[in-house]
Amino acid sequence: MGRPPCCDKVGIKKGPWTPEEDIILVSFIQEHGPGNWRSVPTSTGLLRCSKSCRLRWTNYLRPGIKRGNFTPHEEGIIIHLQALLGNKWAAIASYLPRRTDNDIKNYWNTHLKKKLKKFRSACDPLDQDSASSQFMSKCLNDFDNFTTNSSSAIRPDQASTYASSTENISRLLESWMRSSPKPNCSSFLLRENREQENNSLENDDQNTADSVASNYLRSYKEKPEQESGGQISHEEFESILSLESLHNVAWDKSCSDSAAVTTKGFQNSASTYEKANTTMIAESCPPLSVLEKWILDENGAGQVEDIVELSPIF
DNA sequence: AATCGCGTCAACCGCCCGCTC
DNA sequence: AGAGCGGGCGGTTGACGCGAT
Repeated sequence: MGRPPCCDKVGIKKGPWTPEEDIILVSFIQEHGPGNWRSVPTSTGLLRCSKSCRLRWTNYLRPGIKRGNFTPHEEGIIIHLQALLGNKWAAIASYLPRRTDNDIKNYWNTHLKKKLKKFRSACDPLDQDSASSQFMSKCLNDFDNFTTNSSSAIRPDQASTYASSTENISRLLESWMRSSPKPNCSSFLLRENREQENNSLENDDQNTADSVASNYLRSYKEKPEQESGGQISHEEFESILSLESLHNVAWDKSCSDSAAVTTKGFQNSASTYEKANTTMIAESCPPLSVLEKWILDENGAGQVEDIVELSPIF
């Protein structure tokens, strides 16, 4: 038996939110801050359940949210992480700070799943050289082009008139938050993180996908899981992501011994990664509240996408 | 012009987890 | 220790819009 509903359903309004309701909710959050959702309906008089209020805020009204028009860069990150983490949309969203888990989930279900399927079926399953890194690199290049050139991007005219009014509310909130005290150290911490990531990426950039894979496998063999205490470094994580991308595209096609080794290596790494998942996400992605503040930081504004650097394959 | 089919996405539902008492 | 509660998450639904017929 599941837990009872979060609220008495009698007299609770459902369905799309009106601009008036949004304004009430935003005004309340301006005054009290997000949280304590249980008290929101009673305090505001909104005929909505607390969950509905929280969802509306986190998915639509929260300042800094980017909607629609996923870039190939973002698509790459989503495909990358979905293959690695599965349908952990919240975890994936933590790598795309301006996107909500709901948005990513929807985009995956309506666009990327199909696109990936189409791409995979376009790969020749009879190619005997399919397990070679050359083939995998080709696949990745092809997919990159495929993604970039695909005509399935969201049409700008799909934005509803109400969406723009939501945007206006967000802008109002941004102004409000700009007048709030600036974070004292978040920008520094984030830039330090970025610098570390860039260093690791610069190294990887000098390698082909092939040597990244073989280097990782070598280091993986040299450092068994028990020695590392089940934890993996940031560099290893980057390598896993690289390997995983190779794996993701060519998984069904791997038939040689080398591919089997690569595959096994990845599976072991992925299971190690799974253990360290929470830590890694926490390390590379600061808490959302910090990100939000950083987004609204004058110096940080407009650089949000740079927070998450993509692995060299993308 | 009317109808149908499909794609999109906002919102809901039910379960889970962690915190508090 | 365990019950209750709030919040978070992933899966699903259904309204809506648009193009095809």
